[in-house]
Amino acid sequence: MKELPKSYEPQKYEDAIYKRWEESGFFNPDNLSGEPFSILFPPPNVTGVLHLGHALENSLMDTMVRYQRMKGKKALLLPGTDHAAVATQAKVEKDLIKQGHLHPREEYGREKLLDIIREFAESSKATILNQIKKMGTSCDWSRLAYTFDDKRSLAVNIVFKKMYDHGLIYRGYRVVNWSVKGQSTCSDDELVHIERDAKMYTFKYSKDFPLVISSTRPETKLGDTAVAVNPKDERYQKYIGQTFVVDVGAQKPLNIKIIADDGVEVDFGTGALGVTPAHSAVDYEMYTKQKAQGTPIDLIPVIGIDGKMLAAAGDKYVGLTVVEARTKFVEWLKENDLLIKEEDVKQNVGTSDRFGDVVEALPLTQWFVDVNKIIPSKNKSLKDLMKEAVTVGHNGDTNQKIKITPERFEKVYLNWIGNLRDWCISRQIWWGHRVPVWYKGEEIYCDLKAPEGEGWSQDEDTLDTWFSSGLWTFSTLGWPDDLKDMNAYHPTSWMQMGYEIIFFWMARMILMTTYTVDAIPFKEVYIHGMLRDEHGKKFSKSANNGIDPLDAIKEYGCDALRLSLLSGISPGNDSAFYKEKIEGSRNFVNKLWNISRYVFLQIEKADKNILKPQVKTLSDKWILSKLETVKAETEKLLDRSDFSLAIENLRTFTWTDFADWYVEIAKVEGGKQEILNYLLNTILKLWHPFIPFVTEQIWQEIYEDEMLMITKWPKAEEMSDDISDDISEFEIVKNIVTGIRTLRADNKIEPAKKLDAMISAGVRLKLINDNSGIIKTLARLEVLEIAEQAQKSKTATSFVEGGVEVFVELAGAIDLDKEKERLQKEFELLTEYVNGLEKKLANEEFVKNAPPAVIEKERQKLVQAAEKLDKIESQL
RNA sequence: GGGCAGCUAGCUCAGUUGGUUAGAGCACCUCGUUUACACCGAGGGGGUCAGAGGUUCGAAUCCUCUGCUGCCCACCA
Repeated sequence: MKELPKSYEPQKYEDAIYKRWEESGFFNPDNLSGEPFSILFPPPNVTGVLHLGHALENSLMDTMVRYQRMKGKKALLLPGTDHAAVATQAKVEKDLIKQGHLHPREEYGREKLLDIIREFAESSKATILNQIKKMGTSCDWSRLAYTFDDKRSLAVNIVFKKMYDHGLIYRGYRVVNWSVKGQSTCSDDELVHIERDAKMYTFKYSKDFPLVISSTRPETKLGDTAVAVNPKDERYQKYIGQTFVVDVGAQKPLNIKIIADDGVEVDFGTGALGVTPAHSAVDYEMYTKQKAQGTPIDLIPVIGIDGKMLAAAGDKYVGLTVVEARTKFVEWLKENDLLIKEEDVKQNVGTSDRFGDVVEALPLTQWFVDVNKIIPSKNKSLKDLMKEAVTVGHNGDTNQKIKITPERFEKVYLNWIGNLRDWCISRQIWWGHRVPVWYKGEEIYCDLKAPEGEGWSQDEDTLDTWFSSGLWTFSTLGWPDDLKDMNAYHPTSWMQMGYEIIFFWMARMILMTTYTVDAIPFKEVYIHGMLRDEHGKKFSKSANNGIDPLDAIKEYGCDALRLSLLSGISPGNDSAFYKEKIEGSRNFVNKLWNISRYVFLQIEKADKNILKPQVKTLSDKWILSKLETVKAETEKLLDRSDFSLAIENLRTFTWTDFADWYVEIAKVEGGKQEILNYLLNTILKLWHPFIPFVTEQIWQEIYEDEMLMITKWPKAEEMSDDISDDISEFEIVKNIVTGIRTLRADNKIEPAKKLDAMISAGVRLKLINDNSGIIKTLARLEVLEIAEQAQKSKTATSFVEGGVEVFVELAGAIDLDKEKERLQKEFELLTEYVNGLEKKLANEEFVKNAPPAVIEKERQKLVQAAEKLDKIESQL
């Protein structure tokens, strides 16, 4: 066969291989047969280029889908991108501002700005799709989707209308999170809480007001309409229900009603809470409660959407920013001797994750998804649907239960649902799906298209980007028009995502999918952690520690990148990524290449269909049984999404067992063409899902027109008992050889003693096996030469008797007798324990008097211990 | 305030229902290399598994407490 170059240069092959895969048509499952298997791409935002986190996701998904494809499934990996409403608009506006267009929205107007954003998004999208190809990702490009294309927009409108008709989407005036900088609402989940220093002011509204309150936002007190106390608080009970009129400088004197609320803590501060219904979500809830009880309180907005004080705040404050107003109000408190205390405190405030400013709570008319309302005909709320999908299964069907890996995120998710409030879905930005609602005077019309007739105008707002992402698993599979893909691939088989979007995305997909198509969106979800640098820091622009995956691919190759990303990780936990790691992977890829290079040199004509190679020697038996084990383990681990451990096992097999031991022995024993061929075929297949390029390249170097990507996954076979005896014999040989090598390298040992020990080791080898070629091998490797020398010298006289002991003592590694002794000891101890337990369980008194649970437990212990005992016995 | 995770070799991390002498990669030391591979080979050093109790024949693994580190949630005004 032809000779391979000395080292693997990925840059020479990768693009051509990808092209060949793509042109083969096998990325498209329509060209495959078997059971369907599907993975949906978490669509990357079209806000920029892909980073290492995306590279990790690509590696995870592609490894899984290639594995399933080789297992003979119709494997679909469906790619897509996300228009990422607010993120994209914020990014484009930021760039425009940098270029000197300080007020992009005013300068360009809606249509023109949308054009600019669209242009950016399209070019970004093209970059991203190209990067996905560079990662070797085997996705079906014919099914490419975008959250903002026509098909997805149609799905959005249909779902909106359905929810609207069911009363699950409603328009209401409520306190929402408002980003002044972004001039838009944001949902509770889009808030990033940061801790900052603040001052807590303790004061009275007026001299004769009976209660003292505290606040870090005194300027909002210009809109207070109540003071809440705990109904059990004896100090204040007498005031509950009374109303006091105070003048704090607002436009009108305030009517402050003393109300009772269980949420107020008696021991916190003064135990009295100034209630500002217009500028606090909590206070707003009290306001609605009071209203429902028929004891309404006022609601006075004093802060506007521009972040400045409104007229209602009073002449002194109108037009000031909140910070200016705060200073002024505190001055006023001081002047009037109302300020009692001023102290420094740490405070958590919510900031907009996209615009970065501290979010104001404001009452506005917005669109909401009601998560508690009972859905007509289902007798359940959206919250209930979200819960049951991961607990009892959708509609109580355990086949429709989502498995989350690692499990702990299930609790996190359920806890989140517990705290969930109605989801504000309308945004005042322009880049996104327009709310499909039209108005004409008092009339409201919701449908897929504008109503007939004059005078209708569409709602100006757009939808939260997660509304459309929530539909992703089914909107990409032809819903609602063409259900062919839906029927085959939904619920999708496997999904992966970072833990940071569990609430944003996983939760919304579960909500939308169970509600709309009456099924779970995916059967399994694998949660991965975040990548960090070698110091545990996040990769970020500001820290300037970023690694561009494309650079890494250029330098080390895609396979090395993929392998390093999937090694040493565990689900849900962050992992460090650094140069040495990818270098190690690159070295492995090259090792695999060189193993192949060696095999190439050995075999004349390769055969890809060897099923059972002829076994001649102990070493053959050993390596083949190791291979069976690693086959079985790889399959088991991949089925469990344990990529890391699968790689570790495969690596040990390939490098240590195959290359370092077997190949070295094969060089001496000779005649191994068939086995080497078979071993190479098999490990190429096993490695292919992880490192597709190098394996495919080697495969095609051997078998030319064949494509590794669609070969059958090797199936593990059961090992018989007598083989396992041979295996342990070979392990002993290995240990002895290692012992000899260790001895040789040890210069502190007296030469005569060393010689004795090494010769005795040689004798031991002879005792173990004499007809398999092993001795010849090992002799060539280490011993024979020395043994010959020793026999010539006088020191060899006592080697048989004394040498064994010396060797054992010095090499330490392979004392079978000692090992037996240790096992014997453990066996005895366990036997005693088991006997004790049996006696106890046979004792009538004990059985009569002990609680059944205790007896059961003892029984279980007995079973366990007995099992262990059997195991030891078989080893003895 | 509530919850979750992590603390295992110099570094980054595995360790799946408790069970042989706790592992890997990288780094380090010694030796080797005209041999498939220096992106290499052989050997070696290095860990009382954060600490303290407890359960058990047996604990890195289970329980309790403590200490750091990080994350998430939350209406402490």
